[in-house]
Amino acid sequence: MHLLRTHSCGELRKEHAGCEVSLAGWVNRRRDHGGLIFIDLRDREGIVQTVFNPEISPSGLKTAEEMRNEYVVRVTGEVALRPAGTENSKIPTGDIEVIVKDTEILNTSNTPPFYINEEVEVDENLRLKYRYLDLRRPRMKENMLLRHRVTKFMRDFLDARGFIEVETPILLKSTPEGARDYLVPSRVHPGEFYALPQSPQQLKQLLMVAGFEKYYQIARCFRDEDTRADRQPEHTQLDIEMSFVTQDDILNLMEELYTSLVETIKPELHLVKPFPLLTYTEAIERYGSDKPDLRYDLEIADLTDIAARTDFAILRTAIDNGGKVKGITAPGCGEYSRSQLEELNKLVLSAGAGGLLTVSLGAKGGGLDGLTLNEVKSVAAKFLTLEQVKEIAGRCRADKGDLLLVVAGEPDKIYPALDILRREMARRLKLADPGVIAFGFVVDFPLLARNEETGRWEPANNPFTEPRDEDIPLLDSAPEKVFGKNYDIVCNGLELASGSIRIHDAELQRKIFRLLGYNDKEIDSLFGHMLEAFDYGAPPHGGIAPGIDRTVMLLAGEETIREVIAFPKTQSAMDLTFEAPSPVTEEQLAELHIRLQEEE
RNA sequence: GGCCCCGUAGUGUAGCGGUCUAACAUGCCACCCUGUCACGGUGGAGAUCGGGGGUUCAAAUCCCCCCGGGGUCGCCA
Repeated sequence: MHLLRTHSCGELRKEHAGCEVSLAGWVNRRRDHGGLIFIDLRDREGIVQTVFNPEISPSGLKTAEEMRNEYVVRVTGEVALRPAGTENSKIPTGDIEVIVKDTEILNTSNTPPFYINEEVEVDENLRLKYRYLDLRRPRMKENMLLRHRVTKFMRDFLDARGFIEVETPILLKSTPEGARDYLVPSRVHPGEFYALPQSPQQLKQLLMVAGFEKYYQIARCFRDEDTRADRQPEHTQLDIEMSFVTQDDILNLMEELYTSLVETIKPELHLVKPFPLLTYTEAIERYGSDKPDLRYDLEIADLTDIAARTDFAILRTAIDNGGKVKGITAPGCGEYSRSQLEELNKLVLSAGAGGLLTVSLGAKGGGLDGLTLNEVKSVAAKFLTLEQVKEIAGRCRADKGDLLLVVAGEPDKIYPALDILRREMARRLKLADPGVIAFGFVVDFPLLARNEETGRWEPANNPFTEPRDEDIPLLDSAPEKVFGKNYDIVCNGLELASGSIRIHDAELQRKIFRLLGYNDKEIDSLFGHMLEAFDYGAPPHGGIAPGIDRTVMLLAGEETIREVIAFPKTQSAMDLTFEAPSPVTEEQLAELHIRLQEEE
């Protein structure tokens, strides 16, 4: 099978000493001592030192003189223990070397545009243009191997529990979902388009109607929206759907999956078990976010009642207008400078809140009891009694030397600001331990949200989510009070997975669609296939879909999912290796019945 | 679309009004070198400082516009 090689470079160890081997790989580095040349030969499994000695092979040395970095070469020789004192403990193959008897350059290489054999930050554009070289670098290679192990683990895990993998179409139908669709024009049907799936949501539900009971798929999902560090035009999710399950069944399955995944693949990461479970309302009230980073506390304290008793007009006005007063503690930041405080204020303003009230609790030491009003630095200071300051500090679990960050106003405005403050302070104070991976469940989301612009109800998660049984009567009277049977997995401040128990009753589903503003004709043309399917014995079912890219990113300790995707796109949705997207020929357009419009 | 950050030899950085004829490291090329492993030594090539305009006696450096990239808000059911 392997005509060019008998072993991989990285697998050779002491036990191979004396073996005659053939290796093939890339020149990682050449060390030319004149009469003696060392070539570090690299393949996917690792690096091994090969030695070219004129006393063994004069022609081999001559060939080695021609070799340069990234040349592809084959060597044949004998594995030998390195001379005493020349072992290299830094590499796994460092006890041995290969004494080359015969060699051959299989292919030359241009000098790479960036270092492949060193870990240096390189401009990402350049890396993406030459992604095939970037992927040779150890970090990227490890990320791709990790990704493989993760998906392999997931497949094995689900297979062992009776799930079957089913492939679903990439060319399908545009339906009014949350995101913009990627459209593919039809040649056969002039003027009609396929849409790439934003997720296999409807398909997996139809597979439940089909009776597969437990389905999964490593599924590619497409959304034509702006990218982020954790968002790409196409991403991969572990798409899961099960029949005859409750929310707890799915959450338990996920906890087991992620716990065993981390313990098997990244045992060095500290995992918090069991996963904490928060309701959506709790998550917002405690962390200001429905995807809180649970690696640190910095919880939000409600100060509304205390603030209402003060003489500080700004806070009292906010409360009189139906607002709340909330704060978090920045530990040890009591001596922040005016400009540092102003930076935080700008963050709060950018988040849409009215402004930030800071209360500095002096210098460290002495405890709250020793605090004097003189030490308290705040524009609110003269409106507060010492007792009130202490009460506020106590509520925020703050100590002397800390900084209180207080925001007042409508909940919609202040929670995003508190969320930003919380994450910013955690970043500054390095509160998020990179050795910790903190999962959590968030449950009981509102089913619907009012779109401010259109005034229409929109699904907070997706239109197929089943309302909580007890809330169904509210659908007619008070839709905003209806909670859904949906749940997220959060991890280190990311939304890692989202799922729900689905509606399996055609009438209830039709009711939801009507509530979302569709008339019956629209419902039938857009979702008729789903409603009809539900009338043929749809089992109760539910599912979830964890993001694979985000999972691997977290396990790899990377900051963006681009680092764990082989060929990712830039922020402007381009593939720099292929320079896609690109224009097509007039003939191609004509075949698709498409005429381009001049941009103004 | 808004806000913020970045753009200097192949790569990574320094320089932030004049001493810049742009520095350093590495890579590259040539020569020397038989135990290195980020080998070492000597020499050399390599940048109109993202593009355009302006201010100034003088611009990599200050200002404006544009381009490219990234982060974030909007957006992402």
